Amino acid sequence: MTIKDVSEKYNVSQATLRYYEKAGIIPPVTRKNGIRDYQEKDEHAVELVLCMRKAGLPIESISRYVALKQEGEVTIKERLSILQGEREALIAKKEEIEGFINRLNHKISLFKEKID
Amino acid sequence: MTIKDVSEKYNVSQATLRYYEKAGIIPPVTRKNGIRDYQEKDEHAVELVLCMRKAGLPIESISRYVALKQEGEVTIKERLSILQGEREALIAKKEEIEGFINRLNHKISLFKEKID
DNA sequence: TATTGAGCTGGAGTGAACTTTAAGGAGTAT
DNA sequence: ATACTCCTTAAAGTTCACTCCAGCTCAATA
Repeated sequence: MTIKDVSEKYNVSQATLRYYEKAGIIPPVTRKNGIRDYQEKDEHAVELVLCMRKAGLPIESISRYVALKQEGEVTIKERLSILQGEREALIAKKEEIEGFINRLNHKISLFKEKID
Repeated sequence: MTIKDVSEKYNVSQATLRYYEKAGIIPPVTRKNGIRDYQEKDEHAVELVLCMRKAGLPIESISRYVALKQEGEVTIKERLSILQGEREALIAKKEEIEGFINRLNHKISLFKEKID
């Protein structure tokens, strides 16, 4: 798969894909004659990173995690605690969003009353 | 209430409070001799904006909404549709976060197996 | 063979949301 | 008086996450 294909499949710019690789949040992509040729594992890495970014994780955290992963089994405990930390943060974030959704629902129903 | 009090109460810098006011995402704060003296309504506006920001709404959207509000009752329908749009966006965001939390839970349990 | 098109790199530029700095004014404690 | 702490502003600086650009290689096509 070329960078163009991946870009279209996941709806992300080619520049961003290169940037992610440079930033080390996806491991170096397989190449043929210097040109990126995304294998299944590369594609999977892209998909995971996009999911993480959409959830709001900063590049820096993802990069630290990917670096540890590259170091192998020795880093499993450290990675586990990172994942647990991220989970906590995400749960808090989710709760904030839920709080605001409720607030919005309340506001919206007040507005609707006014309009009738 | 001085800017310092508000800053400490809501754990946000004084600079940020001034910036929010300048950006128009909180209406002009009541002043005494040119110095901000937050009334209940001002404090409430701050609290709402912080909640919106934590939920990830951009300054620009909040500012458009606050501007409409200043214009009064005429803009109610427009504001309602903004709120509804924001709610949709937040629900989508919440789902993305939930998706990633599930993925994390799965990963975490796999890690724990490995460590045992 | 010339040119078109897709890919490559390093580096500069952008927009959002602060954050810091500089320069000053007012009120109070020593 | 003067030092301290608080407040004010405009403007410059910072960080993050891209985004764009110049200048290059390489392969296919008119």
